[in-house]
Amino acid sequence: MAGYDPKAIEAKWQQVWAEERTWEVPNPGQPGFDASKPKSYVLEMLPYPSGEPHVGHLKCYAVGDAIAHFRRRHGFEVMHPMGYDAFGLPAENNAIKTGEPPREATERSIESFRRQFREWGISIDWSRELGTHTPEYYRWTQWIFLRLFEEGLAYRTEAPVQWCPKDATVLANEQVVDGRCERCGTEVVQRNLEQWFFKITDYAERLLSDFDLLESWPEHVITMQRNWIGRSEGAEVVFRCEELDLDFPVFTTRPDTLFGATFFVLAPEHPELERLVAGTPAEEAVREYVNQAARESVETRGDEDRPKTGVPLGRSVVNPVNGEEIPMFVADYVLMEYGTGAIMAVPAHDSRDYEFAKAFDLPVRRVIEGEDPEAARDEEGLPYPGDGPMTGSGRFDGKGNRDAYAEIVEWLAADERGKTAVNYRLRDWLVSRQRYWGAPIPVVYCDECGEEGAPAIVPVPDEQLPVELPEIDDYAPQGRSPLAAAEEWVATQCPRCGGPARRETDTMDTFVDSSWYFVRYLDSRNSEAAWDRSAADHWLPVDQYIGGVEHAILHLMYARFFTKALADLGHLAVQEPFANLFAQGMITRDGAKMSKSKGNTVAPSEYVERYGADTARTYVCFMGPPERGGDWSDEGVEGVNRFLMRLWRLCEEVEARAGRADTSKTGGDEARELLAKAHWAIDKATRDFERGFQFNTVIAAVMELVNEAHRLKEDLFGAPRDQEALRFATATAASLIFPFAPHLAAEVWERLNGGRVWEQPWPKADPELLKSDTVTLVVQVNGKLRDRIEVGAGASEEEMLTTARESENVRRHLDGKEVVKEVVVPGKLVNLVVK
RNA sequence: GCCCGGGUGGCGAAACUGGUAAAAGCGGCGCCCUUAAAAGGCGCUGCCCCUAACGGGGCUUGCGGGUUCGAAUCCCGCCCCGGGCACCA
Repeated sequence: MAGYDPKAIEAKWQQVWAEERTWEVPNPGQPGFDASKPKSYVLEMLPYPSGEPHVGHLKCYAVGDAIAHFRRRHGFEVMHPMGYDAFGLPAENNAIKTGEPPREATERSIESFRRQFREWGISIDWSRELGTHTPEYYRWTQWIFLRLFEEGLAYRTEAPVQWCPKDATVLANEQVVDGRCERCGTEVVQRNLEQWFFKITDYAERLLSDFDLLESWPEHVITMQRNWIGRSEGAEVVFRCEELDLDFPVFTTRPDTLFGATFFVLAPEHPELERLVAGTPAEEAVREYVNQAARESVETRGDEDRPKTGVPLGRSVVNPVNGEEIPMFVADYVLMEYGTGAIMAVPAHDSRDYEFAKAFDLPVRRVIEGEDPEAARDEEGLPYPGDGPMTGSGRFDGKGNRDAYAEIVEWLAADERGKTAVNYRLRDWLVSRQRYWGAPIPVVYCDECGEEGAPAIVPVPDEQLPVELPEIDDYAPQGRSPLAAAEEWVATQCPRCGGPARRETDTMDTFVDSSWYFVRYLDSRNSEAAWDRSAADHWLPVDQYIGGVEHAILHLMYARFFTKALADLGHLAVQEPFANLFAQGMITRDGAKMSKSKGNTVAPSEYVERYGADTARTYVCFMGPPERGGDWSDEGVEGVNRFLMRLWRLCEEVEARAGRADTSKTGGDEARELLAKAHWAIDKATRDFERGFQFNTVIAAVMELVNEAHRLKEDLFGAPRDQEALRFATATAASLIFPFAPHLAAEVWERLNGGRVWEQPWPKADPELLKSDTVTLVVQVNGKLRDRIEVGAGASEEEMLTTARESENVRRHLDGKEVVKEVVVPGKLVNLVVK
């Protein structure tokens, strides 16, 4: 016998799949398209190609591939494509360091990913492969940008942005972690710059409400997104600075406390600050404070325990509810990013305002009484955030604050001093990057077409796309985009007037590239359009999306936003891109997250080389429930490898002894026993697969089947009918393990049954064989286990009770006591309650 | 502080709607095969106690209560670990 040789088996089947293009599927209207077949779009998040794939990739694609195979064998036409999220910082940082063009390093990495995906035997439709860094792809990323621009969903504005001094680039708030650059760890500073934004906030409400359209997403991912959007209801109220004729709207969730406002605070980044203090005695102090606040990291500013600081502006605004003038301050506890960047301060009912009032000796005015009217009228118990009757609030006195809430807003709205408002924590998506390795933003700046010295923003016409990324020599960002150095490229013609114009030198955030790739797969060779509607309409939405939970917020939210915007523009028919989401857990090594700096990374190629892809894939699916993380263990890999070898050996033995049975023998009970085990395994594997992809127990069931076959095999080689049972059990084990170990399974199936296992329908359990003649009767006394007795499966309650009472051990525990209650669970259990 | 997960043998885990806690795997121990090793096979393996043995008893799912004939599972309170967010007006 040959022994299990994964190298040979895996090469053989990979070649078959490549030559026959087994996993390619046609679009509607293409040859071979079968409209009667239900479709299923199974998609794993596309990899970012940097270096080599790691075990996280292996897990993601092993899990996705198992699902794809399972669906195919249930009669679905499965779309299962692959691509590369190829723009991004690491390749560019590498270029800055080594001078190697990002394209070359990226292509090299893609080659490695591609080769390994093939070596893992992942069932991919390679005809649809894409890379987001190719002009054929980013041409359409630019096309989408222009559509958003036309709709006013892409806009340019000066904004205070987080600036990473090391990368010399702007960071989205989402990319700042603890006041530091998410990627390089440098402390972030504030800067004002012209930036491109996508207006995702226009979609805040729909991003919330359309959770209802999803079939199945993990609840905790939905919750995280909901918190991220951060919807809160309240009112917008206008405070007016009469001296300067300026209106300051504020957002408040507590309009009921308006009469308690005793001062007014602006964020240090507030755009009107300059005007408010210019030429006044406060100017110097305010400027100094603002500069200091800007220097301070978000981290220190965020520390709640530190004392409140601020500077009076020497100006005042009018409280619209009572006409009172209240003083203005600048203070860093007010954030420009939330609400309007200005607040009315109600020290009596907000702890932060209270602390500030104490520090600056400002009046504190109670306008809501506490539950205890005695203690609650004076300053005791302040700040008081709770409910109670209104006081010191004019016509609203005596009313419950909750009732007054709406009335006050209505009253203000009547003469346009305020209105109900909804505020979101979600901010617009900053998409421009002062970086080389990304898709160029397809606009030019033309002075001729502009007015008042400001150049016009002129979109590049569709027929001139793509705006190709030029070759450059120096990738380092020196305060401006590296693209600015490509002067010949920057200098262009205005598409509108034909005069001289300059190209935009910023590129797009890579999250833009990955916000629509799942649509491009459906028509990735189309050079006339981003996609054909019939293809998109047929395949979308993605039926099963698989990826790491670390993308729970950003990527998933951006892709949802793109889908909605493109649907509104008439380019897509669906509102949600991903009907079902599976968030897989992270693989750790020695309990810690793998990272190159810790030196605890695990390269899949090493294990594929030593044990074969089937072992590596099956192991990552067997480690534990895939949605949870797991700790990589070399011993565990060997255990799985032993199991696959046992299956292989079983196959070889069945083959070798086939036909050598004594035909005069009729066979014994073991055949039925093994068949029952096989059908049990089919049933268990199928149910666990469907119940949230519990692959660990699916594989455990197949292990049990293989063990049982080995245990019974010597008794089964004798008679032809028994041999048939053994063959069936072995082939069934192969069939069930196929989604995880496709090469071995294909080989075993072919040897035992002929043909191709992936063309077989998923096996069905025979209900007759799932039944058992006897059941184990569990006998308890006072809920404690006292005996187990085999009884006939159809035993009546009477019979169960009689049998239970006959047990010697049970009698011992009943001795001298009175049975006060008998609990009988048919076919399972008897509990005798005694006193 | 808030939000989301999680806590079960030596380890990662299993237990479908409340009904035998610990399936399958790893590790460990013992044995068989072998000149030997590897591979393979067989058996044992939660903790404590009684028994020469057969057998039997007690305890055990982070901790403390509760509901129930019966709780890993349901309810209340608490502790610990991981992840996310945080002066959000």
